[in-house]
Amino acid sequence: MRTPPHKTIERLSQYRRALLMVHDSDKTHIFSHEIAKIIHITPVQVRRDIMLIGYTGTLRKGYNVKELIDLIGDIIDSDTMIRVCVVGVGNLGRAIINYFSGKRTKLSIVAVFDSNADKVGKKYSGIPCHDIAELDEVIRQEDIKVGIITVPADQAQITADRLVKAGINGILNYAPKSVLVPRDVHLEEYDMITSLEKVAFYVKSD
Amino acid sequence: MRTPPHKTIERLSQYRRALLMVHDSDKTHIFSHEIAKIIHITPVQVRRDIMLIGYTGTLRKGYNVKELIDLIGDIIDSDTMIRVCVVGVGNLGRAIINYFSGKRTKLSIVAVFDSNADKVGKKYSGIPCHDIAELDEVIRQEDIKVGIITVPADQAQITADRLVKAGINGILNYAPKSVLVPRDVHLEEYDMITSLEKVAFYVKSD
DNA sequence: AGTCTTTTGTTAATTATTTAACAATTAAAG
DNA sequence: CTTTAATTGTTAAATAATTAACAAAAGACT
Repeated sequence: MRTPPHKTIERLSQYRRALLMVHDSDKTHIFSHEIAKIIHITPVQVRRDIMLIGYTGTLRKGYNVKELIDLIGDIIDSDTMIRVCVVGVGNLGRAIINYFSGKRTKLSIVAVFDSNADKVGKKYSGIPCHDIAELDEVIRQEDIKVGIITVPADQAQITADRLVKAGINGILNYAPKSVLVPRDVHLEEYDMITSLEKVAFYVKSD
Repeated sequence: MRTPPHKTIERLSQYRRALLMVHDSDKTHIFSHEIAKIIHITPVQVRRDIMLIGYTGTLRKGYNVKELIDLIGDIIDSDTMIRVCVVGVGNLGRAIINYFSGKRTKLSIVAVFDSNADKVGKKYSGIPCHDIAELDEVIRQEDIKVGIITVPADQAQITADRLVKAGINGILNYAPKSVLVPRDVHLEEYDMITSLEKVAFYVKSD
């Protein structure tokens, strides 16, 4: 199968989130229009995405929830566990640590870092906090492949540099400042202010 | 001018963030390829976006930073202040409150809500925390138009319902569960796990 | 058994977004 | 003063993503 378009990858993750929820109820099957409603997209889009990953549902019964969850896992999850660290144990860092813990079987936050001596040595949601000075060492020892940056803006670039130097392959940057990384490191950035400004824009132009 | 495409709106916000930073230094002008590098896009895209909003730079000198900042403001900002509230004063809520305070001239977080009695009555970054029971009343009194949801997943929908009922026009939902709102309420949702799964996906397929 | 309705799967059409191409122009260099 | 290099603005082309259209099948209803 050709690897699906970027947008489809994104939606697969959303589909799974939704499916995991309905799976907790007693529903075994779900229609494309039901998934669509949850994600706020059209049923056609759902069917098209599902077609792209080579799954077929049952006419007039819809898609088997468990099967679809598993297939999405086969596509977007790694075979092996991907080990992740969070740099910066401020409010946002803690929110992420908390939120993720145990949520996915193939992703695991195994270390967090901070420069604040009061935080070093403590555990956050069971994950040990190291001094940022040990970043390189811990990342190698723990075989960490992805780093999440939640430090203040003025430390974003230096943090990214350190992560790259330590051999990380992917970075998710939440600091309100873009960072530069080599082309072989996958970078994802998110700025909350952009989202809020977008909402504000579309609200005002009503 | 026709309103710019969605993606352009998003990038305008990013351009401004970048421009505000270079404006703090002594640079008065900036080239399209300089902006492009910061945002990780191509110079052509930058020029095209700037063309769409009707601004013109100077050949071989680039764009006037201050003028461009102002023009982007004219387009994406509201004429009047847009008043915003945050529902849920957990780690994520506090991260947002902290991060936003005073960052933009036309957006202001004026109230936060929580159900925890220990938090009600306190101030967070100078913003008073109200009991969630007073949500409707405060939103009307304070003329709040946008709500940010940072409550746990199981309270996301009921929070959205309350916000809608109180007359809000836009919602930014950070709870890890989609909510349903009437079509006239602009909804933006963001789930951190989708971003992390995307990074993991592109990391593994290297 | 036959008809109607619903729902999937898929191809084709449409729309949105990005990238390429390049003329025009300005500053710098020689 | 002439040439070269750099940079914008814009139209055209290419690519990506979404939506429409509809045949096929399966269950529901009579």
